[in-house]
Amino acid sequence: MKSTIPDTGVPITPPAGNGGDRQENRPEASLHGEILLRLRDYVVEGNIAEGARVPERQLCEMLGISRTPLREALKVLAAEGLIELLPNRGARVRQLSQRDLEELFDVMAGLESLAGRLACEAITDAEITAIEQLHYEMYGHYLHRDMHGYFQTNQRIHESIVAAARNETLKTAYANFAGRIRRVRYSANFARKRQRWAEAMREHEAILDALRRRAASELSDILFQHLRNKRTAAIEHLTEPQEDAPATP
Amino acid sequence: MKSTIPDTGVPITPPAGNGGDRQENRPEASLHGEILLRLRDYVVEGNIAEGARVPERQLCEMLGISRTPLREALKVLAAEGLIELLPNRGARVRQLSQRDLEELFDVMAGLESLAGRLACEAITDAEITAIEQLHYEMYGHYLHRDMHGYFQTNQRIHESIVAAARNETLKTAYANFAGRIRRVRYSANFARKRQRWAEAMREHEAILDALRRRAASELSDILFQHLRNKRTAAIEHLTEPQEDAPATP
DNA sequence: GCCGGCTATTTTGCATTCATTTTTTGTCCT
DNA sequence: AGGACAAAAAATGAATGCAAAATAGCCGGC
Repeated sequence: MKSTIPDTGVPITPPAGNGGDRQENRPEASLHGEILLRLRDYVVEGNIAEGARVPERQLCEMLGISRTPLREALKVLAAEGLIELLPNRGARVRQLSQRDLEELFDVMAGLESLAGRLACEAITDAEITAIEQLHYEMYGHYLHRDMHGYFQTNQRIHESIVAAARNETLKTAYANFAGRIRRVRYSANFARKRQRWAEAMREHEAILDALRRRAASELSDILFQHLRNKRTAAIEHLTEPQEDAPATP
Repeated sequence: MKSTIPDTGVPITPPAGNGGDRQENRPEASLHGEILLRLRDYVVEGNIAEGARVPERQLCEMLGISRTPLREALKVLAAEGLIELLPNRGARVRQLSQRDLEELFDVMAGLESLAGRLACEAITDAEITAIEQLHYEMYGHYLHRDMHGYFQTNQRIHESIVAAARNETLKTAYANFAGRIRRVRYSANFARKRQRWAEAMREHEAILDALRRRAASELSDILFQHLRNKRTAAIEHLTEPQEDAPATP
C-alpha cells in the first residue's frame, strides 16, 4: 500500500517550534463549519426524506451561501455516513437498510459496552449518584407512561456513562453513530411494547448495580445485551410498526 | 436542538421512485475522491511530520490539481481525525498526545472486543481454521524473531476477527481508527520487549481458544485486555524509546 | 542589540466562472 | 400513440479570481 503522490524530493518538515501552539477550536468560526453544523442538525432531525436528492442549488439559496463551502460540508457529512454522494448525481440522504440499522445498533452496543468498562475504572461516587438520580427520574416516567420523558432521561443516562469513560475519542465516535440512528428514532419511536419496557427497566437496574460494584466485565456484558435487546425491539418495530401504548396527551 | 436553517416552506421529498436505484460506488471516480485516497495514504504512511503545516499551494502542485478538490479532501481527512484544520491557518497533521493515543487504543480495544463478540455468533469453522493457520505462521515469526513478519501476520489475524464479525459498519470504523494509529506505528515499532512478546503469544492462544468455543463474553474480555496490554507497551515505548531485540538481519 | 509596531507578501476562505455529465424535453419515426 | 433519438436545460465537478486574514519582512525606537 504505497502512496502514489509524486515525491518532489522535498521532505515536509514542521516549522521547528510548534509545541505549545494555541489551538483555537471553534468550528463555527468559518462558514463551512457553520454550514456543517446546521446541515448536520437539519439532516439528523429528519427534515429531508430518506433517499431524497438534495440539489446543491436549492441548499445554497436556503443557506444563502455559494456552492463551495456547501460542497465541503457535504463531503464531511458523507464521510460521517449521514449522506452519500453519487458521482455526478448529487447528494442523497443515506438510506439505511434494516441490515445497516442492525449493524449500527451493534456498533453502538460495542461502544457503550466499552464505555461501561472504562467508566468502572474512572467513575466517581458522585457521578454514580447522579446516574442513580436519573434512574429514579426515569422510573417515574416509566410509572407515568411518559414515553418522551423516559427516552430523554434514558438517553441522558447512557450519555452519562459515556462521559464517565473519560475518553473524548469514544465520546465523539458515540455521538457520530448516535446521530446516524437518531434520524430513524425521530420518525419511529420503537420499544413501545410494555413488556420490553419493563425488561429495559430491569436491565437498567442491573447496569447500576454493576456500576456501583465497578464490575467492568460484567457491566460490559450487561450493556451489550441491553443494547442488543433494544436493537431487536427496534427492528421488530420497523417490521410491524404498530403496538399498544397510546401517545401521551 | 432545533435546526437553524431557514424554512423555505418547500418540503424536500424524494423523487417518488428510488427504491432499486443503482449505486455506483467508486470513490476514485471523481478527482476529489482520488485525491482523498492518495492524501490519506500519504498522511497515514507518515510522509508528513506531525504538526507540520501543509500549505495548500504546495500540495496542489504536488498533486497537479487545483485547490478546490484538495480542500474538499482536507475537510474529509479532518473529519476522520487524521489532520486538523486551524481557521485561517491551514491544515496540520494531527498531533497525537499521549492521552490521545491511550484513548485511541482503548477505542480500538472496544471495537475488537465487539468484533470478537459478534464473530462468535457468525464465524465458520473454515474461518477459524484460517485464523489458526495465521496463528501458527505468526508463531513461526515469533520463533525467528521476525518482528516485521510477526506484526504483519498479527494484523491479519485481528483483521480476520473483524471480518468474521460480519459488520461492515464496524469494519469501516475499525479501519478508520487503525489508520490514525498506524501513523505512529510507522515511526515507532513498539512492543519489542521480549517478555511482552511472549505474553502476547499466550494471549493469542487464549483468543483462539475462546473463539473455538464461541465463548462471546470471554473472548470479548480477552480481546479487550490484549489490546489494553498492547496499549501499555506502546505508551511505555514512547516514554522510554529503546529496548532490547536487535533489528532483523 | 533587541523589541515592538508597521507594511508587504503570502495564504486562506469564499464566490464566481468554465467544462462535463446528467437529466429533461421535444421531435421524429415506426 | 409509443418509443427512440437528439438537442436543450440543468446540475455537478473543477479551476480561477477576489477579499480578508495571517505571516514575514522591515524599519524605527529603546
